[in-house]
Amino acid sequence: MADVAQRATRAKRADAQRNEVVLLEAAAALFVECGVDVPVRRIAEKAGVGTGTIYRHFPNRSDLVIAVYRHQVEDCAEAGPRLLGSAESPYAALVEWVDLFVDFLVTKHGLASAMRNDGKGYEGPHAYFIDRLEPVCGDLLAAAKESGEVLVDIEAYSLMLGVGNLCAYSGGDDRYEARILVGVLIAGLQVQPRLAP
Amino acid sequence: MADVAQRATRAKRADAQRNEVVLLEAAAALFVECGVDVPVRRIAEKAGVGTGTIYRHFPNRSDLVIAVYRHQVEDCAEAGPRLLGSAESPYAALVEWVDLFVDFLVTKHGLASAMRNDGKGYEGPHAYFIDRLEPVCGDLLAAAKESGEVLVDIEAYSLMLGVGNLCAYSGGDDRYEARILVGVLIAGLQVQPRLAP
Amino acid sequence: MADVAQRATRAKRADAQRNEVVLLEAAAALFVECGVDVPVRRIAEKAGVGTGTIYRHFPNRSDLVIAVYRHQVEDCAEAGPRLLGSAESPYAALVEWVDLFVDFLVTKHGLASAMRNDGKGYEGPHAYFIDRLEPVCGDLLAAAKESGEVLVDIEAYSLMLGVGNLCAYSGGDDRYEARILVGVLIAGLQVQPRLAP
Amino acid sequence: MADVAQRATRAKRADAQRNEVVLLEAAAALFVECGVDVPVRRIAEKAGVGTGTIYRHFPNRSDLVIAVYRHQVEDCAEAGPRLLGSAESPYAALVEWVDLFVDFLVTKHGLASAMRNDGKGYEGPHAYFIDRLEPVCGDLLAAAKESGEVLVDIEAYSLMLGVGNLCAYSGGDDRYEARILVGVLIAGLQVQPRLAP
DNA sequence: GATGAATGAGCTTTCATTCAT
DNA sequence: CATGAATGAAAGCTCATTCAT
Repeated sequence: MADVAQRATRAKRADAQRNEVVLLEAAAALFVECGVDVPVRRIAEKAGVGTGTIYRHFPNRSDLVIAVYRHQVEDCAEAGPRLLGSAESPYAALVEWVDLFVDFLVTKHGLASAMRNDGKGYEGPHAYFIDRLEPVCGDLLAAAKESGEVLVDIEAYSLMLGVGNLCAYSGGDDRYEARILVGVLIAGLQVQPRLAP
Repeated sequence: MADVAQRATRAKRADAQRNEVVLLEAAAALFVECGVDVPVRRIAEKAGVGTGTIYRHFPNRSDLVIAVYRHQVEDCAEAGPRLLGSAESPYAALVEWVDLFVDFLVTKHGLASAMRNDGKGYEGPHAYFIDRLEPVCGDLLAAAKESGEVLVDIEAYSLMLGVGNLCAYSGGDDRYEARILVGVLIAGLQVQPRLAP
Repeated sequence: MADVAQRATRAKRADAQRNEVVLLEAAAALFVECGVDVPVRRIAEKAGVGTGTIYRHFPNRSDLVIAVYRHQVEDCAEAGPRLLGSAESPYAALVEWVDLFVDFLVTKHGLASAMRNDGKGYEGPHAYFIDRLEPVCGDLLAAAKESGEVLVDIEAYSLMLGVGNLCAYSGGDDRYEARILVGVLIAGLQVQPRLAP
Repeated sequence: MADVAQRATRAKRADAQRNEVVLLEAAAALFVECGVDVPVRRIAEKAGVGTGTIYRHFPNRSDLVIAVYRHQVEDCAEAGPRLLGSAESPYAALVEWVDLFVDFLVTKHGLASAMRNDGKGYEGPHAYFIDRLEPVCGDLLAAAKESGEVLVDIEAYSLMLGVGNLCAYSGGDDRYEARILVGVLIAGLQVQPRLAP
């Protein structure tokens, strides 16, 4: 009997989880297509569910946004220490990590545009991304500074947001070469900066 | 009587132009303070006019946004050729121009965020900025490449949007060092790029 | 096998009844705490069951509301005849019965607010309370009129609703002295009414 | 020219004021018919305007509710001192005032139901009514106590809410004799109260 | 030409009710 | 039978845009 109950529970959970996945994918797709401000109703339509279902899974709009990107951010965060161990130099590790970071930002789900603080509005996603990834990037950057490969004195926070900004909205614009720009930016870290600008 | 009519017309034109200026200044100020999404009504209030007046001058919200920045863009466009003539090298001219560009983007009126295409939304400002400034930046970049100071093969379009992106939303975030990042990016142009990323 | 089935049925019935009791108690508690408009889901949570279970037992919200108070109303109905037999006069019986009635209305479960017809909405509780209690109160009132203690010509229906109204919403308001007002009202029954108002 | 401008202004104001009146009447009618919880949209429909118009005139639902009753409450408040001067005794003035009060509550616009605090919800109307009318009723009651006509020690607050409660929801129910009940209640003020209840 | 009242589609969010599990 | 996920119709409220004055 306990078994039956458990099976029932499992069945429900499986169904609900499937729905959550469908929802997250629909949201992700629409975030890429229309930006994070896309109405909840459209997400619901795309996912083929009622709006209430979204609010059952995610109490707020912003909770949904966070959830959409959480997994990818997690992967990216875990890659940092691993690369620091395996790459031939700290700077090389940084380059590889940024490359991975850009992969997430550009090719997957338009994460980049969610990294910014929209003025007074969504503190949520921004805060989450930063909290999770800043230490990771900070460790890589510190190591590369210590090894003398990076000459510029810049905060991990700025670097990450910079990369994020460079990748923002690159989806629909074929003439904009986000990846090359990031390459140039990271290359610039090796150059002694001028005093002025 | 024709004279009187003309005088009236002239008077009105003067009045209307004054109104347009007031409006643009109010809008500019609010764009900085609250972002481009600030309600039309608040702009009208700040300008001391009715909302209808705004729509008489600018058929759309986006037309207003364009108009707000048009003047600044013009200044920036005119600076390009001048700097190419006066600076000690093409790359130096490029650096100075970008510095000026960043001045507009960052310190003045939050132009940066208006440079992007918001998905299906505002094509307007984006198109205008690019049309006007891409040739200017392109000339500077070509000269610097020819002089051998710039080793990276990058389009002016990408570079401009890159700088614009780096400066985006830098208003409310004290930890984000837009200007340093731009410096790093421009410095990176001098470095032979790696093949891979 | 029939025996087993019966036992199962019995067991389930016992279970279902237990569930119904739990539900009614949870609902009663929440009605007091938050008013009759408390969401069904919260009642379900408080009772530790699913919302579906509530709808199995009570097809409608209003059916639940009725059920919650049915028992108390029954007690109150049974007290009428008893008091008429035991009190020293019909008016004294009426006073005691109203006192008991107020007990239910005020101190127990906020019954009062369920006694009114909410416009087009809940006919349910209202109808039930009236059907059950009006005859009881009517008998007491008639007896007190006959004994000459009550001089006002008023219907039991009005008197009951009047008392109910005086007790309505008295829960959250410390300055509102429902019981005193009821005392004044019942005292007023003994006074020869003016013609006019 | 100033005259023209003024005339234009006046015209607008006249129009807007007319609309406000239409709105208030529609709201009043619906409050009576369906209670104060009637949706804003339905009020807008009844008034033949868009919902936005309501929010232009009244920033909140509760502001509308207050506005609907403000005028009537004002009339009622002003009647208090006048009656105290003209009636033959303080108690007679109280009776007349309560009669007037009931007129407003019952015959006009279902004010009564707006006098209660709906639990956590609308503090607004309740507070306004009380603030305005409690002193008025308090003066009448105090005078009647002093003249020895009223023997019950009751607060004006309770008395007003009691009368309000007795009149609540009396609209749709022909069997409920609110006015008689109020008469009984006020008569009861003259009777020495029993100790117990 | 200027005004700002009016409009109404659209937003996020809640909740009674249904129904697959 | 119990469950609670799903539903979707409202709800209050905002704001770009129109239009009578």
